[in-house]
Amino acid sequence: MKVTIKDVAREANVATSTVSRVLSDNPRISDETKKRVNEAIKKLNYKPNPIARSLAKNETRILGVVLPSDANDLLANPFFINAMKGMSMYAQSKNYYITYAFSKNEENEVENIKEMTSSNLVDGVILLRVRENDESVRYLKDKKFPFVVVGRPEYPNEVLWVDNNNFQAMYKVVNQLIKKGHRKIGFAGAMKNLNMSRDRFEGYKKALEMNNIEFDENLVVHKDEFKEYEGESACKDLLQNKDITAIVTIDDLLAFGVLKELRRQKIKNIAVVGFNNTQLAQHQKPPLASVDINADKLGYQATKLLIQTLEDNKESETTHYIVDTEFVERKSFISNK
Amino acid sequence: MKVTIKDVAREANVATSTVSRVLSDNPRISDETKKRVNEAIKKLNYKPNPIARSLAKNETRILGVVLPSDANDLLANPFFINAMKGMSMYAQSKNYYITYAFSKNEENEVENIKEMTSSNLVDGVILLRVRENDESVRYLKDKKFPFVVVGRPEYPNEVLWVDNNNFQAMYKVVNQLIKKGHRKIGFAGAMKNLNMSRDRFEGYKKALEMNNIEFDENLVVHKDEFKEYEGESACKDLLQNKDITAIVTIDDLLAFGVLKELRRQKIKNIAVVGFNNTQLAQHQKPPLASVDINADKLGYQATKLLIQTLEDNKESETTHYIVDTEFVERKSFISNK
DNA sequence: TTGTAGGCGTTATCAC
DNA sequence: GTGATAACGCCTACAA
Repeated sequence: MKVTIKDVAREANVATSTVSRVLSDNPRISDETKKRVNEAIKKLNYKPNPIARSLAKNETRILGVVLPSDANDLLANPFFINAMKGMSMYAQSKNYYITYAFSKNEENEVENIKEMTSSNLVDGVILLRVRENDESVRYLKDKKFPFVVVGRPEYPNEVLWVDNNNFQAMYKVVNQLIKKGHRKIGFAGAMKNLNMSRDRFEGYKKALEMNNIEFDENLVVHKDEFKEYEGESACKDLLQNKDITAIVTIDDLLAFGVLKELRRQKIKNIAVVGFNNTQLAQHQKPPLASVDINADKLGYQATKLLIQTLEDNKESETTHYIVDTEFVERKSFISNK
Repeated sequence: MKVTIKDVAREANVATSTVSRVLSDNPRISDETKKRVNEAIKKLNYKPNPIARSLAKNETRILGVVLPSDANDLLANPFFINAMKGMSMYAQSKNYYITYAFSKNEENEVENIKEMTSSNLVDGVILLRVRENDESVRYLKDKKFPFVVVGRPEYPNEVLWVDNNNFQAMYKVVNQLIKKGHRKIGFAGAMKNLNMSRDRFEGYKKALEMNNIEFDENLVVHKDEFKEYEGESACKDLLQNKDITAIVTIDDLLAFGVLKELRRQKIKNIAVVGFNNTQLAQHQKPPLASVDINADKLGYQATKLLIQTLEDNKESETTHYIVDTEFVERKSFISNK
């Protein structure tokens, strides 16, 4: 009942190898038989069995995605779901499948990766987050298993990765604030040890420098976590500077906290900017301007990079890809006139 | 380099078939050799190749999930991501993999399903939504391909499905409102043709009936879509009833609209209840009480049902499973004293 | 250009 | 109990 390559061969009066060659577009095959085979394929509605093919070719065209243990955070913002969509889109266009594994905790995460890489089921792995000194990355690198990460890893030249230009994104935001007349711009960060955090901070500093505004340490606060209460606290700290007119943050949650504190103090003339353009941003009072990191593109490009290296036997030249950010201007982005 | 069953056989001085038997816990095998084989497995760190196994057994242990074309809606509420988590959890516990396909539009959705079911790559399919007269369901049913749907389908006895008890959920909500002193309770629905909508409406009516409150058509509004503006409009309609003290809706978006309209009219003494407990519910003014449908459990149980029927050759008795809802009480759930 | 035959790593069906 | 051996469906030398 299941139609196999043999059935096609019989129907077209050729050998199975010939059918196989037609399937793989082998050049040395006569148009005549090619046509006959294709007709037989159509007539029998034959579809090659990917499992058998995988076994013979030792490749599955399946990609594995391991969701970090702290995926709960991801549930709150659209990053994950958008990245997933992007990944699926590219994978589908190239006839790849994607399988996901949710990890319960950090330990379990590495376990999942070990399982995936040693299972012979996936050709490559996509990681949606990098930690510093990331055990998953180290493991995959050591094992020389094909993988790509979203976010800049520690050895950017030895690992495939895709990321935003966080430096530039923040640079632009601050630059625009300055153009709008702001001079005293506060910075609220957290998780200082993440590359991402550092880059955004550097972008902030550079923008000031390029506009001949002196960097002022009092206008900078680094908190521990991306939480709303940290934002509130940061806001209080920054308000010590009486003449402050804007606060940039490196995460929407921090920005939410800032807005909350400003509301409580009934301060309305300070501009606030967030990062990640989470769903709640537009529902803040006032609606929060935020930098969209284009998660779908991150997922798309990550998958593209991985599949390309999987298919080119030669080591591809490009080891990374930068995805544009997009500044979403909303009410909180007021000017200082 | 890759260690196969042959290596293990050689190491343990047995035939490959013996190793295979140990692997599958075949009873007629001596403890002695079983031990020897297991040692060899451990020593060589052997893992069976799932692809080869799939080919031989004609089953892949991979489940396919097709995301409906209107998945954009899903991005807004946590349903999809939670369901996905639930699916993964159960699948992983049973050593199954899950692969996802995003559909661009409705047509593409059926295409994806055809592709999946004819590809020999997945053993079963999970659908996260049912339409009325659902083409995907019909196709799968006709083809006798194993599948499960989240939501009650048209032929509940011929299809595996998992759903909430929408009738009961709404019944309870209305019952509680009545206990809180409400008598004039408005109903704001939409998408009347969905089973889900009808069930919730029936629950509403039943609760009134059981409490000897006469059903009043003027207190009922059915709109077309689950949109905020529909909620606003419904609210205006319902406010024609001057003595109304509560409004139940069958979706958070409708409820958001109701709250918006109430705010505009500065009405504060009307209770409002939503459905789905979306992320924005808690951020409404006032925070919206809502019924949580436990999407993760829906996903978990759907997967469980599917895998169980996949493994029991006998047709399993149970064709469906009901997942509890959970009423999340918030400020909008005021009493009428 | 096409066919033959062996192999991919398992499982299943026979024998013994 | 255990061991050969033939599938599973496809690909790929090697021949012809």
